[in-house]
Amino acid sequence: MEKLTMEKLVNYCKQYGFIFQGSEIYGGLANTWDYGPLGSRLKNNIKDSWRKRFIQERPNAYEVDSAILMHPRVWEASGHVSSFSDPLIDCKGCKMRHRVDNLIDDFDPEAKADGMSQEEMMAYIKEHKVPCPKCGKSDYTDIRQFNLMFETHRGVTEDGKNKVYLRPENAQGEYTNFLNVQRSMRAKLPFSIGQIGKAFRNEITPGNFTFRTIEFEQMEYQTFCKEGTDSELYAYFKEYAKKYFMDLGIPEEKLRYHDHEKLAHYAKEACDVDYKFCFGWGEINGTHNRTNYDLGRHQEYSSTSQEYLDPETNEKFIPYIIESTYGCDRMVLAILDNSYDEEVLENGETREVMRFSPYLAPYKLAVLPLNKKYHGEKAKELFEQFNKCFMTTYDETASIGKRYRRQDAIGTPFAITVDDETLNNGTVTLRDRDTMEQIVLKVEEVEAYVLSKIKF
RNA sequence: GCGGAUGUAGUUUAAUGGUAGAACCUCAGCCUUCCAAGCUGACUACGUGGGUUCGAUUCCCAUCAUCCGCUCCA
Repeated sequence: MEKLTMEKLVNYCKQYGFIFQGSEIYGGLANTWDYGPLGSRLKNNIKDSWRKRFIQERPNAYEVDSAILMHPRVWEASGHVSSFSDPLIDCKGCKMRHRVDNLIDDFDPEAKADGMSQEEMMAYIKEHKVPCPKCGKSDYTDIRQFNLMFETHRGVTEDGKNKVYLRPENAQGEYTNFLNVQRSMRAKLPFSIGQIGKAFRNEITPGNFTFRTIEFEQMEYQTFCKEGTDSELYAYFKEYAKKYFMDLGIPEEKLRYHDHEKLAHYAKEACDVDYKFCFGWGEINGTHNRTNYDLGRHQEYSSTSQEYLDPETNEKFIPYIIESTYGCDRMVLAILDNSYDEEVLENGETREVMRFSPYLAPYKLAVLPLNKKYHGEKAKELFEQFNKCFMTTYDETASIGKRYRRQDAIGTPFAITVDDETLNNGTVTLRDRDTMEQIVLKVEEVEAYVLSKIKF
């Protein structure tokens, strides 16, 4: 196959109903994308796989679904209000935009711009005539704060008092419910709280289709543990992330670890798993050792104890947290990227094939009447029957070969053809997308056959 | 946000200062029936808003969006 390009993938997604441009009929809204019928199925299957691996199969794991809007103090405690905003400045000479703190630090690493207020930074720049790295002039606009959190207002008046933020990460919803979950589930350390949900970041930078968007869905997993067991758990989740991706059909050579050199304000250890997209390596999972920073801060800001009482030692302490976050939209993109295939046939024609693992495929089975006039009625009957077990689709237009190709293109792993044999002795021909083999099965065997192939 | 490029059906494209032609796709009918057959039809487009002009898809401006590069990425 020719190298996959992003343009090709975007077109593919649009053509077959996986992903559309957001607000398309109004000319689009930058960096928003809508999932179509097949994209929603794929995304939900990915979420289900995560739920199965992380909530269902793991011991002491609980899912929550917390509110997107949280008390504004949450974001002060988390550090997002102060550190999630960038002070920006523009060079009047060359129009280059800079982060003021970086500008000062690059000029003099001893200056410690991190500790400066906005006024101090501006004064420093004027005093030392810090030059623009691009054009060398020192003529800047005023500093403007750019906060990556989306703001909105509750109540009728739009004043500062009523300001609330759309959450920039889900984690705080898990942290603030730590004791609620612990108590109601009678949980003992170590235990985990997972959540699937949307987060919002007011990013300026456009990015590679759905890879970087202003609204995105995260699948987060927070494991609460005792200090001292944290590094072992961190290593475990780092490894587990890669295994999970491989279970979904991503080959190991398209995955790599990327340890963070610059750590976030809360992290002791941090590592990404990157997937090799057609545009280059990109993060699809991040595992962080967040220590007891978050719960400690919430205890401080809320004046509510966040301590855990160890029933064996009667010790009270604030637990450590190991976070392993999966970008749901990025995983969808990675799966699409990884699954896209074009096959050149003997006659020179190409067959577009989406090689989803059967578990992830939007449709598991297609029911195709060989001739709609003679076999359509029976085929529709079987379609309704199988649709009760798993996502099934039905197609009666055009030739049988063309219908196979259509199913290939959307990644349906199995298709059964209803023909005279079905009417006479109850057998159907089942065709496999990947091997292109055809096997004859009795109608009553089809369900078990497909179910055995779509296990995860 | 800066610089560059682009914008005609779902996709690929043609032509034009007098409102657009095709192929593939899709749908319907006929015929056929196990890997994109054929025939006959049908549907669908000048990103948006201004300006110039008798008239703009075409020229100009703005805007929106996409792509590439820069910057950014707690």
